[in-house]
Amino acid sequence: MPTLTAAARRERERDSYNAYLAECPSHNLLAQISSKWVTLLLAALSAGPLRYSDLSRAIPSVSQKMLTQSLRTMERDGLVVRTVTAAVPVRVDYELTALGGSLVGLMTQVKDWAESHMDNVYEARREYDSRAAAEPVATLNKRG
Amino acid sequence: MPTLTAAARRERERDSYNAYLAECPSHNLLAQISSKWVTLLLAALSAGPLRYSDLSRAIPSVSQKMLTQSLRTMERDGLVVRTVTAAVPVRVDYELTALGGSLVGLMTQVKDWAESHMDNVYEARREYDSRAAAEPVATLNKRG
DNA sequence: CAGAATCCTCGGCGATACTG
DNA sequence: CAGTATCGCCGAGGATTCTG
Repeated sequence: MPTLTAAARRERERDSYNAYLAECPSHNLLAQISSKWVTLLLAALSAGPLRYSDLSRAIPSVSQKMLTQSLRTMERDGLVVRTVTAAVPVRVDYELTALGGSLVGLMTQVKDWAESHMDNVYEARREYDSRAAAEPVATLNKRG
Repeated sequence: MPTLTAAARRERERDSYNAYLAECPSHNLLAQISSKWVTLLLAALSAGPLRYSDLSRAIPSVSQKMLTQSLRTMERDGLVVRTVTAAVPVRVDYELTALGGSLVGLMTQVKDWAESHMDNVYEARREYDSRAAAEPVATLNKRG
């Protein structure tokens, strides 16, 4: 028996690593903004302010729960502003802040990258899949 | 009762929307690359090729399962190449492809954005939280 | 209209054990 | 060393219902 099992070592190392992650703001924030709904909402709002129901209609696949939840965190992070107009039916508008606007620009770049490299990815996948299908069971036994 | 309940409408609209999402390559790919482990692996491999055990040590928090799983999808998507050297203990190296390299560049930009805007986000959060704490229970009853 | 609250499901992910 | 296979937890998120 070694001084430390692999699992034990990983466990101990993870402790310090988690501490690092908790401290690491960029990684934290990155996880937030890479959320599916945040991405879609950012895109939807890039054209201009929208009401709650507008957003719901613009992104039909989102549930009320996730719509509200996502908008709340985005508001909390200063990506959108929420404006309540006290009318007979209450009216709430959501609008990108300058901060949100700058993020949209970046997300657009990522989107562009994805679009311009989709062919490569799909080609790679087809190739990978066909190779995997043609391969015998015991891969490691093959000699090149 | 209207011709369609809100839920029913959403359900129908989601059908067409899901079809759109399934067709939408960039969104699909975006979800992939925004994975926590993919991000970390991309960063780890940006410095150069690494072995499986190297990666495991570089990212202690990742389990074998997720490490293997993430590397497989990245390989399938053409982001990394997997090189098996048939030695006495088998040796496997992972290396970024040109495609993976270009993605690293973009992720770095996102990371930079996150870092340079963390102050704004944190400030927004503090403000939001303090406002929320100071707020009375029935928000909507307040008259401006 | 714009949510809040509740219940429940599904799958991502970690832990563990085994293999060539 | 570099995985594969299996089990089980937990939390993200959908469906539903209620409110100001």
